[in-house]
Amino acid sequence: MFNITLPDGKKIPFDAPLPLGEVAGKISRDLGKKALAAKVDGQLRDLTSLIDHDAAVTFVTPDTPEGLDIMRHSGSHVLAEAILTLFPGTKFAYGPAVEDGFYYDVDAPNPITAEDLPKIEKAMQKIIKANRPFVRRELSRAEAKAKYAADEYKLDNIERAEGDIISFYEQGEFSDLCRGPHVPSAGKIGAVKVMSLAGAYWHGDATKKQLTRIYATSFPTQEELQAHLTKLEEAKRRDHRVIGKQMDLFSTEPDVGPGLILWHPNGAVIRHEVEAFWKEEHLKRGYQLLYTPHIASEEIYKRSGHLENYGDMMYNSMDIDGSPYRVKPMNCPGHILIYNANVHSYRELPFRWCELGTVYRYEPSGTLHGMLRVRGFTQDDSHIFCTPDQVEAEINGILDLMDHMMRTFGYTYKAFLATRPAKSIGTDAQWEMATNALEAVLKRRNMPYEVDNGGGVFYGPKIDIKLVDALGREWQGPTTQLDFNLPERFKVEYVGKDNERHKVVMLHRTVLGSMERFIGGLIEHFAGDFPLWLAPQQVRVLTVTDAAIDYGREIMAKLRELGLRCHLDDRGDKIGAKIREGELARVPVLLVIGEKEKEAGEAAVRRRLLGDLGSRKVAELLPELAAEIRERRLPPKPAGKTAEA
RNA sequence: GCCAACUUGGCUCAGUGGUAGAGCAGUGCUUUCGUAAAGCACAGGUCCCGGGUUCGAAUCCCGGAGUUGGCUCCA
Repeated sequence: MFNITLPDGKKIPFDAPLPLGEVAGKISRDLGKKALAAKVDGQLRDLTSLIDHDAAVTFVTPDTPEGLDIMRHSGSHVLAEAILTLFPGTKFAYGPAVEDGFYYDVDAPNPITAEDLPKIEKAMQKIIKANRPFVRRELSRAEAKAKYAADEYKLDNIERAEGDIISFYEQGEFSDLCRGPHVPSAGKIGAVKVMSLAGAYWHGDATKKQLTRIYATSFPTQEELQAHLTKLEEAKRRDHRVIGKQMDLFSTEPDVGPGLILWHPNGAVIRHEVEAFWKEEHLKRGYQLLYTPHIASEEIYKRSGHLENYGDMMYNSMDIDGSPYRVKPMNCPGHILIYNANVHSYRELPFRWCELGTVYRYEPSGTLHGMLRVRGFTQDDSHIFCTPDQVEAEINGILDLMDHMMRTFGYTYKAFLATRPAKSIGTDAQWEMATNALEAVLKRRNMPYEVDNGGGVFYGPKIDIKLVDALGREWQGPTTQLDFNLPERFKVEYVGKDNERHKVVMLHRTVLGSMERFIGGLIEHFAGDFPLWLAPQQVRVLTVTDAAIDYGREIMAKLRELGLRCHLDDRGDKIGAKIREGELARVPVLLVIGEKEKEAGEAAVRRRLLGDLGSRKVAELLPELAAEIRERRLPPKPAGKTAEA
């Protein structure tokens, strides 16, 4: 007889030993919800292990992140068993739970193809339905090695396992090396879906054998699984490559080269508006604009250390009058040389210098992705040169600017403070000063942040911002880094009060990242339904009959007067067809005009996401639209349900 | 870069060895219509590129390019 004490003090009595299923069943009944595993002294354990404990425990249920992980990891064992039934002789390398699901890396004697996935899913469902218990078995290291002498992956896993006892989990015939814990039985896994397959290397090492990775996911209920699949569909619908084609925003052309973006007029005008906003905000905040050349002598990259450390990312050198030149992979050296063109006093600092600087980097072909990962891109780069006691104020200013711009685009965000990595340059005092300055600003602003220990760059700590878009997805966003390296290498100095030369503190930062990646992300964030100020075509005037064409031209003239991007659709099509085309083109404002409106000096307003809003006096409507653009207001309705979350 | 799949008209796609198709878009004509597709006609293709097998290749084989999904990578 033993007791399990629940956190509320309630005791559940058991007669040990009991079959696991009964333990789980009893706990679940007493708890009123499904128990998957238990936490004893903060350690995750199988429910079976409780049999040896008379302790206060908390139960892990599938509505917690831990519970989901345990459920999904157990799912990977079921996936493995299903694969083994269908493909005897398959070896299993590694099968963890990951965000949104789980996978198993397998080495199958015959290739598994996409057509096999539904079969695997069916087999999994059968195993789950059979609801056999997961049973933990323990072997000594030597016994384990003997058992798996013919399986190089298991041997490797045993080699890597800690301690002398190696645990296995069995469900029926199938047994797999595993640390656990697991759900009590396969029936607790819920609704499963086999998603996809892909190649992956054993331990991510490209010199090792390529394995087949099968992705699957599971949710406690069919409804939750369905909601997840719906969200994936929604993400697919928003894919910037698809919308980019629909709206004729950009393209890549094989004859130009992979990863090189051609901005079509509709995409270019969005970029123009974003850049204009960016410049306006920078100039307001005391930044100054720079321009630097797209090629430079190799000397500058030798000096910066980039050629040595990141030469693989740079394009080959070209010979100009006998000297090697390179295409610019980053903007910093140019900005530093502008600084060093003169001797500067502490009285002049800080300098806030910025450039929409286009750079080219050799990204491996397999990593290119639409506008989000490209080989030529324009960074919204800035370098701030300041004294140590100006650092906090400058960081604060950067965060102000970042916050304002992200709000304007309707993003929420999370902050991460990345501290000193194992391999780094600079003194302890430098790192302490810099890290403290970053942290102090985050605290002063009451900005919630997480510490990414050791996540800084070798030359200094940084604050990374992750954007959360309308679908709740996270994107790499603004970043602010301190740099101890380049000021040393380039002797970037100012003359202090003491008439001595001191090294400047140099801050690198971007707010948008690159125009390509940011606008690619914006397309998905808004699902193509841009705010009025960004929409390629802002207003389309649709005539019901030819009798309204003259009136349409009058409205067009007034719209142009206000600087709106507009178009008159005066073709002989029916009004329904014109509206359909306007909606498909995602034009935010459609003005329908016929004889009625012409008489009254009105226009029937139809707004994207809101529909038909009825007739308005043109004289009132147009200034309102102009104001909406001037204030850079977000779309009338959030682009996604979770936008406010 | 690695593994796999894919590449047919501007777009989305059908076509598995017998000489290329649909819908949408485009052009012309007709229609003048009230909130998501009017009708008719016309035009449009080196079937990604190169090589091979075959009497014959969009289709089969080899090589290359590009794209996609992953892996690795993203200062």
